[in-house]
Amino acid sequence: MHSFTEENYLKAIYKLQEANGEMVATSEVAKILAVNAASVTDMVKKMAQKKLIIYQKMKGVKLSEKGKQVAIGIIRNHRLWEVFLVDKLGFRWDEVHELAEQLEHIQSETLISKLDAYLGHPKTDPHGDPIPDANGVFAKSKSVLLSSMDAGGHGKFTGVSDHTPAFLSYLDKIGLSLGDTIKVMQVEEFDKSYTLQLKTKKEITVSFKVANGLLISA
Amino acid sequence: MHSFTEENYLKAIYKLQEANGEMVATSEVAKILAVNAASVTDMVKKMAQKKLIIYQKMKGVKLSEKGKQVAIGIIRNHRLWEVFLVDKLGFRWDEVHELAEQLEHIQSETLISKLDAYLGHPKTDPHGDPIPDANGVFAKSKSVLLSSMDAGGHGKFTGVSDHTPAFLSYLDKIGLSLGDTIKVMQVEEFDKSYTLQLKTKKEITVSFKVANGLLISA
DNA sequence: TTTATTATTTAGGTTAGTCTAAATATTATT
DNA sequence: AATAATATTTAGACTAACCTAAATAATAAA
Ligand SMILES: [Mn+2]
Ligand SMILES: [Mn+2]
Ligand SMILES: [Mn+2]
Ligand SMILES: [Mn+2]
Repeated sequence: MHSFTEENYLKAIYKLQEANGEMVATSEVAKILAVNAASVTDMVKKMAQKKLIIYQKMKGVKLSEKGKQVAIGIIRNHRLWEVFLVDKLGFRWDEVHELAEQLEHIQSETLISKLDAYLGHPKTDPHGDPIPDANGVFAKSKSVLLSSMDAGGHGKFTGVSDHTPAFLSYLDKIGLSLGDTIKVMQVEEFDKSYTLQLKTKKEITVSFKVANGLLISA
Repeated sequence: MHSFTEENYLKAIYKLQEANGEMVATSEVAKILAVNAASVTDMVKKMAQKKLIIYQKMKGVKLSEKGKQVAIGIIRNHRLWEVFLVDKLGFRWDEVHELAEQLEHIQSETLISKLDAYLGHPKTDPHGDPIPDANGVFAKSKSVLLSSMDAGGHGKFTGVSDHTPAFLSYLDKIGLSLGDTIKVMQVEEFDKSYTLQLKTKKEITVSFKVANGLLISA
């Protein structure tokens, strides 16, 4: 149907427009896909002709409704495969992203629907990111960055805003896992480091950089 | 590492040279891959430069040792994914080939090794075809076509030589499954049809065309 | 052994996706 | 408002993988 390249453009534009609003600059897309800005201009013109995106010269691009649905489909594939890799094959959460980048492009409605059922219709992937349903609908979740919380606040660690393997394996190392209940004991004035109490009563202190990568839900 | 296209060329050449011996004609490759013979000549020249195959103008091609290992690797991937699709996701054996054609190109040693372990290190795929081990070694099996057997012969149905969905689903329809024990009761002189007795004592008659698609082991 | 048929290669061309360098437009600075 | 800096697009080229048509080689038939 669509080439891997087209799908990757759609995904990149989707992520940018979710994060930074409406129109996305071609240079932003270029940065994500690690290609030259001139290549993006070229490519988006072709994709605009296919009605996958709307392109306005010198203003940027945004997804058409069709393009958006395709993008969400790829994200659904990606996250379901990540669940498979972690839950069934025993990969760690910091190892699965690159593999899912390949698997997300496998074309088959029935495969994805059977995989979804096999995994027990998971609502989130191994990083806490929501998995859209077959109709492209996300279950909205309202979480906040730990770095925005004050002493006394509490909640459950349900996602990360930093998806780098380095960050994820660091969380493993300090024994912080998705689903853990945490309470903010202290926010250090000096360096904005956070001291947390886990359900096990154990206390850990994390830097601001870490606090800024953790998503907490009520 | 190698493009999907290169991998498909290697697989096609591998299969042809297994079936028809040493040198493979470019036109044979063209037929399998559904491309023009001129395109094959073009492509094999490039692949010869990469030392994946040996090409002799006007004589044909054969795989280099390196090319052979790559080809066997793809076949291993293909068959393991087929097992996954049937055993874990519940696909029928006549539905999985095209999907495996996509999945076989996913690049990751660890993925395949984990998948292999997850599936219990299967020795054969859903069609009875042997799965090479991680070193590219096939477990040799010596089976014969039912169509070469005489009345009184017996054995176990362990594979198919015809992999078409039409044939496979026909076998489902007449209730013949991989692993079934069969005994040749009669070979009809007139049309070479075979009457078989199954372990359940039930007798079925199959045409020569069907007998020619079934592999029987002692 | 010529001649016809068939297989294979060469030549020239196309499309997708990329690049670099140059041109143009936008935004920021003086 | 003029100039400098930055972003974006255009122009021209490249590679991978394909195609068609023409040329050549191998094989089969007369
Ligand atoms: Mn991911
Ligand atoms: Mn994820
Ligand atoms: Mn197959
Ligand atoms: Mn098979």
